[in-house]
Amino acid sequence: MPRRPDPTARERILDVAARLFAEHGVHAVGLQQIIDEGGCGKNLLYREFGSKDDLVVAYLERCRADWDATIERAERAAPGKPAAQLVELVAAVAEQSTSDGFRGCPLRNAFAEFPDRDHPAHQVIVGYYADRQDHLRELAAAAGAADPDALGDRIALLVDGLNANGPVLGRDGAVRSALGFAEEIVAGATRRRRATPAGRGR
Amino acid sequence: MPRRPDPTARERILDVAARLFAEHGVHAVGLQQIIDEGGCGKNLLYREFGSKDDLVVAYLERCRADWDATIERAERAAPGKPAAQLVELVAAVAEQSTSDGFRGCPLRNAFAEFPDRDHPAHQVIVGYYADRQDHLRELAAAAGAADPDALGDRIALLVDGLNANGPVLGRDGAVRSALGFAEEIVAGATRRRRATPAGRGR
DNA sequence: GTCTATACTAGGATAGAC
DNA sequence: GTCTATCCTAGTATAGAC
Repeated sequence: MPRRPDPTARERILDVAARLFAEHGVHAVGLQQIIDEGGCGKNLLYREFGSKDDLVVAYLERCRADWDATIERAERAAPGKPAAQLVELVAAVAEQSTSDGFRGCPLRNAFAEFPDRDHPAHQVIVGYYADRQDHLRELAAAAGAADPDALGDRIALLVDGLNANGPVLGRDGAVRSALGFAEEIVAGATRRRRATPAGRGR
Repeated sequence: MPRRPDPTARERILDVAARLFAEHGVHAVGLQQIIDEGGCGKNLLYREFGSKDDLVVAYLERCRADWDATIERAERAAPGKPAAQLVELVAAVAEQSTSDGFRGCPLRNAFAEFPDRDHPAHQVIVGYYADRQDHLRELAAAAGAADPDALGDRIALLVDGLNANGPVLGRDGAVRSALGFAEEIVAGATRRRRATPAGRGR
């Protein structure tokens, strides 16, 4: 009797792979290890992903989706208030950056492992950073910043700094001052230019 | 006739290893590759370093020394002016972060490859970050900052953010606003509390 | 004695055949 | 799932040039 294909197989494999990649790094994890821990056969893995590179790309795109979810949470936390959303984003990254077992932005960590510009993983990572930068600048513009690009860039520096510093030094590191820092930056950049409500400022 | 030992062997090997590690990542570079490119035998490499881990530690300590050199350049650029030195440090990192072939702080990149807390490479990296944080806070105190720890932390976030963002997005990324950002932060944190000269502000 | 170069072991990697 | 092919790794030991 033929066994039915398991529609959750791909997600299940990706769950295991993502956990291992995030914990140990991509190069350090072999496909055999993923197979051993995930209880799926080699055949199935290669049918779903074709190659390790494909699996890595799928992993990175999932990490990218995690950031999208963070953005949505910030929107729900401060609907219609882009300035507050920027602060929310920094707060979320600050919280995550020192959480147990977190080792930094998985995409930036993978960037360190895939320096080749032609590698698909590398391209996914650069695309993510470019999109994230664009979004932060747009959010800064919506917040009524005098110089939206500059505010977006500053928030990006904070986010990237937290992801780098938090996992290394923990809560006694640079993360301590991050939230107040973000509030100051946003307030300073949007002063006398209150957000959207009425078309006041300017 | 006995051949004289080459006192430069260790440095020569480390030169090659450092270049390859920085370019491709540590795990991605095999000892054979170092031997092939450096023109040294396997015997000599193992006599000088004992193991790949030892070589990696030596590489990381060299990177650490690079930061010390950056600090010294900042001191020479603005002797006796710790506030200006903080800005100099950010400027130096901003410049390096988008320079050709630079892939980010080698220590933070290696951190992504050595998550095991017991690994000697991991410990060197954490030690470096802790010392760097201490130094920045001390420099902020010498600059007369109202809250020296907060200023040191903010500069650290900038430096780490630049090292993460610069290599990915280049000069059109978050690096654009970094120098002005650093100047604002330092000025804001030391306002009405001018540096050492007279023992004025409290 | 000091070095380079090569052979070798034991293990793990990706990939694919069956 | 197993089994094979091919390759690469760290590390050791040996051979021979200088």
